[in-house]
Amino acid sequence: MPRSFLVKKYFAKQKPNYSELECQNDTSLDRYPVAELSSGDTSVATCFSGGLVWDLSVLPTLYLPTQTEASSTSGPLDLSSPSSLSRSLIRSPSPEPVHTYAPRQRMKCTGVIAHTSPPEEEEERGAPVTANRPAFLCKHCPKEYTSLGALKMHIRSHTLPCVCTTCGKAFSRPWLLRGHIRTHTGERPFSCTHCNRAFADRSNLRAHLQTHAEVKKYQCGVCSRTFSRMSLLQKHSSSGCCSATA
DNA sequence: CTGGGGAAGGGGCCC
DNA sequence: AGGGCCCCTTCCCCA
Repeated sequence: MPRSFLVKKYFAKQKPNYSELECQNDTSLDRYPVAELSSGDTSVATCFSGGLVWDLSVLPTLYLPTQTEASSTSGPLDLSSPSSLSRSLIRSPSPEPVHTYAPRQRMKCTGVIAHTSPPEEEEERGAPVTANRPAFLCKHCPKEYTSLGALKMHIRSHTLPCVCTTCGKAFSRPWLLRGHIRTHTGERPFSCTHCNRAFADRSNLRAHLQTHAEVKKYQCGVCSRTFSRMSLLQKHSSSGCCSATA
């Protein structure tokens, strides 16, 4: 579903501008210099994600530096270096990067009441958030947040206040609902410049663009085969060629 | 079985 | 503080 259907001023942000995917041709595909990585790290399945190197060997568990990473963790972040890129994948400031790769849970329950606790209580409970920050706990799931806003955002995933008037399906956020509505209207504002195929979701377009790339951004570290999606690489890694990994 | 598309969820950042 | 938007990721289904 289009999470970015409200296309507006992406150019005003400093984030990666994926609107280029829609207005440029091959340039967007040049962002994934997988070949540079192909033979470097043969012990793990690695892949690029928009300039980041993903080490699939750690996906199911904890993030641990690979050999090449461990040897360079003290230096400044060099975006041209695969090992540094790999480090850069830890984009979350969370002290528990394990959550970065935890399978997402689709929570489908209702009637949740937000529950927060003062810092003192968290310390008594040994809350793993941080020593100096309060934890805002969701009463109906084990999640906890360091800000009330984040908790409220999360609570919406329980209450699902945004309801589709067409089919009655409920969503946590308005833009999720709007994206869902597109499944009813058939609107597809994101077009592929290579094949004119259109998508309702920018992320899906982005994934689609990978299918046009000669060298896809998710690469097996063992056989150097590349995949358009991480899920495909994971399948590949877990069943077949890369049995030695992950 | 594999690759790809559709749909959806969530956290983070910015306004 | 809340909403909007972005990106990433995952699951499901189909060719």
